[in-house]
Amino acid sequence: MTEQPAQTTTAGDPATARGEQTRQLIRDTAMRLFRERGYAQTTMRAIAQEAGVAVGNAYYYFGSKDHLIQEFYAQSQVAHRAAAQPVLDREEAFGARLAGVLHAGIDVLTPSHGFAATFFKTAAEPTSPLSPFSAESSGPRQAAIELFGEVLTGSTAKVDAELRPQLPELLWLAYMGVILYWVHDRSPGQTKTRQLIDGAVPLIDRLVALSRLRVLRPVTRQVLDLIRTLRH
Amino acid sequence: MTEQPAQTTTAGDPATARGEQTRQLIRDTAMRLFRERGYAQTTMRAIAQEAGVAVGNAYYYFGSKDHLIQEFYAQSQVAHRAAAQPVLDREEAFGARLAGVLHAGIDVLTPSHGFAATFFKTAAEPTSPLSPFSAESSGPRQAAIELFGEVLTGSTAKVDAELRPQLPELLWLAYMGVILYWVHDRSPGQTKTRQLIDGAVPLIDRLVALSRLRVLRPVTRQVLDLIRTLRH
DNA sequence: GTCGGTAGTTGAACACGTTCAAGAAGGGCG
DNA sequence: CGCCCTTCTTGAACGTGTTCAACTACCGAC
Repeated sequence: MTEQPAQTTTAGDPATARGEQTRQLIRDTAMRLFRERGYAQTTMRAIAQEAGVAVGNAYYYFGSKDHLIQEFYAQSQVAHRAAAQPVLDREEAFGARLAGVLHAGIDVLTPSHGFAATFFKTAAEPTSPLSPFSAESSGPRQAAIELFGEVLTGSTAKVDAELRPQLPELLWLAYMGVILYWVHDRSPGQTKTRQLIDGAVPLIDRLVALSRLRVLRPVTRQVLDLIRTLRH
Repeated sequence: MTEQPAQTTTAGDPATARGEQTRQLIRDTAMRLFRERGYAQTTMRAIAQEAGVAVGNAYYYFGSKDHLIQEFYAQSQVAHRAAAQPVLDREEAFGARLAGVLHAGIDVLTPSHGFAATFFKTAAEPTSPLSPFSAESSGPRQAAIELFGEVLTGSTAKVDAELRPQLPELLWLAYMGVILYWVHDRSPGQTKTRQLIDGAVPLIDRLVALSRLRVLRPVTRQVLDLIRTLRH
């Protein structure tokens, strides 16, 4: 329906499209209010009022309140990528790179803990376009998976040839698991999530290394076959 | 606030409490409409009308529309337990018992695939009392964990002594993972979920067996320490 | 410069979940 | 029977997300 008209404009830079200012204004206002009041407590009327536009105008740019969440995803993904860059430049060991990138992801999300939690409620619904597994999210998801590809590419780790192509997506999946834990993490400063990362990374590291052993080849293959079967 | 008054009644059988009939009527009507129309498409007004009561009356027994979901959980858990009984009576091998119980769980849920999916949206929200990790759900959760305890107790499997006390909860967690996959499973008849179970159970079986090996002791301990740390 | 069409904007209106003050029904006790 | 207290029931009213017919602002074409 009527969504993201800037992108359906015939040619031309979307940034200079007429409504682009309004679009950004509404988005930024929404993000601010989400942070200040939380998601549920922020009404569409409040967003519109604070942005100085009519309610219907917000719906011209964003199909629903939930669609504003996707905007949050996109922003977070970009911020994660940026925050991960120093780690990718600095570290060479697979474990250090992975831990760094995972920590960077949580770093970026930390200011939003509390209200981001409610987001993942919507994200968990399979029918929702906001699901990280959905087609609509494939853009940010691919970007995220690629980030974990870089974790691997730039590292000194030697990975089983069969495992390698699957690994970035598996690492992304592990990252989703970390986020799921983080969302439920009530420990002050989400310390437990940090412990989870620091505890799980060495295990993943060891597991990846073990995958090359001849003795474990059958298991590795069995796991990979299962994963291949389960992918859509 | 005003919830489940039958349980706050001073002594006496809740089943004979005055409003218990109405309570069940509303619950059953809601479940039927959920099945017929889906969760979002079923309005509280429709539930009330079909049950022949006022809207407010439904709220007297169930604090919110979401609370009706918890009713669905409870029913499903009981049905799962019943469906698992034959397997527990018949099978002795750990793998067969685990696979049977997991399949039984999906069997019970299958008729509700589609609308049950939207339920888990709410379940994923950490702040929601409907979260499988929440205190409010601890009853059904404990029952479910105990079911996996029986999978273990009645089996011939030899399990590492340190792992054993943690294992039922871990198996329950794996079951949650299966359900998460099932919810997103769009394959006809959710065949893929069945494949997931049949593929993952042998791996879990092997893993549990390996946990006793002296060589892997450090890893086992490392994993268990991490899990213990992460639990609340 | 005016005309026409698209992009952008408006706010009242709708359906929904939820609340609550008011009342009805039941039952124990004098 | 009359009284009181708890349990149960009612439906109008509120705030919310969302829709949509109407309107305005802009821009290229002639």
